[in-house]
Amino acid sequence: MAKNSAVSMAASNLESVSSSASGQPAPRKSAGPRAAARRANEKRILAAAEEVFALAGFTGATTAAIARRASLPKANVHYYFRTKKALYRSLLNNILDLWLNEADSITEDADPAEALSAYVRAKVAYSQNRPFASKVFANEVVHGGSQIRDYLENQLKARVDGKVSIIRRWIAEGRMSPVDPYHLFFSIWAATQTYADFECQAAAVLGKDKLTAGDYRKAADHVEAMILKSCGLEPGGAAGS
Amino acid sequence: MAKNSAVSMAASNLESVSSSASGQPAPRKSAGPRAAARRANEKRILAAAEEVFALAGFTGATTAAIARRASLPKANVHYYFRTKKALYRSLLNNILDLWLNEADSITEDADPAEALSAYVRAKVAYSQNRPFASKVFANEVVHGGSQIRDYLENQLKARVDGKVSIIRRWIAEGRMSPVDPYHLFFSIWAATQTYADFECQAAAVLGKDKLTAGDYRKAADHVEAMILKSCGLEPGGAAGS
DNA sequence: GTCTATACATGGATAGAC
DNA sequence: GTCTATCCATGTATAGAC
Repeated sequence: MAKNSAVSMAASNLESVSSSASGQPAPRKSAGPRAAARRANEKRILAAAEEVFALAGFTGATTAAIARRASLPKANVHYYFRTKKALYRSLLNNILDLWLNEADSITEDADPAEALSAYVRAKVAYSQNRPFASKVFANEVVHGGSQIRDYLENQLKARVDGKVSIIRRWIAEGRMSPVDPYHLFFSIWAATQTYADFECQAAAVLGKDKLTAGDYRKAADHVEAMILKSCGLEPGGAAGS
Repeated sequence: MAKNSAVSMAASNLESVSSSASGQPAPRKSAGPRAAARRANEKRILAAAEEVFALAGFTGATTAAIARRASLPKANVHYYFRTKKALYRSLLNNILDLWLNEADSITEDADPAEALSAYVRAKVAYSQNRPFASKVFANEVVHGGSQIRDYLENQLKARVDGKVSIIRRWIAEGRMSPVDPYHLFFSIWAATQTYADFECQAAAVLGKDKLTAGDYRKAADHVEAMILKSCGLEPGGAAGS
């Protein structure tokens, strides 16, 4: 099936990030009523795609379903994003940008407890507010991440390595217990994202249809406490043993 | 609109769980050389399917790919499992059985630290030894779990509720710190399964192709320590505050 | 029971009218 | 830029010879 899959086109970094991330008609620069309409339509399609890809995965999602969800004829979707894969990759790029900036609270001179607490809470909030984005990312990674290999190995690794250095310094300075910083991140990601990616399982076990705002509050409290304790930190911001 | 997209196929509950869970030819009972060959072939197909479904998801997996991986002609796969969905559901049933029995170490009279430690280690070992099974399950849940709703809401919930009662008692008896038992399980599942489901992300961040035995050892140590600390427990088995 | 050839449906992508 | 009609590849499932 895969033929020359995906990874191949990893190189072609399309126009970096934001704006009109896909098509080829590429109008002048970015202003004007036409460009505005284009951006609006792209946004609509991307929002629809986020939901459909999250629910059905890449192959399970159909352009027809995405078009329907965006209230557009199927051909329009192909007009703005020439192929299904191009649309998928645009969507992934948007999602990865969100991912990268979530750990901003972890800085050299921050208080460890406050920084980790803020990070955990931001991640839980993300699971609550952008469950579809989280699921698209999860789906991609579970299936081997061929479309985001470059991102994982370079941008994400670099970002995480930076945060790991900070945590190592905190440990060296005795501001928190010695824990493996990489695995600490793996645990934070897993424990927080599970409320988006595995929501239906958590909800079923709790005997409800879907998680409530109260559940997310409890989730944030629980994960925060777990992470802080595992680092020998107290919620207030003081360092323990 | 949204005719009966993917999600709809939840209703058809097939034969409950165990044995040869699929075909319709259904020979006599279970003995004889024919039956043995049948079981062997079914096993081969299921093993191949586990890998293919894990890598590509339900819709992304093709019967041709499964047949190829099992070194059988495509028609044989359909002979043993009439439809792709029947094969998928058989596979899921096998996987769910594994899932249910993993928490066996958590019993009324066990030592909390030892019981939780054993559970965490069993889960990490499962991620290491059966990554494809874990991914198939993860994929199903991420996509809404329509094929396993009944399992999640009944069997799994009942099993977890039982374990939750035990943990509540441990807390009441002062044998561990007060934590929300449900969220404790969510964290354990997430933090351990991430080493199978999100392996490629962890590997990329660690700068390698795939996780090594040493990584899994570190992972188990890390998650064990985190869970025990979050419950106010010491690795040895003694209870802390 | 095994396998080759094939029927039939779905879905990605495009042509070409508006 | 928008949309309808259509092309064509892929993939599930089966018929029917061995």
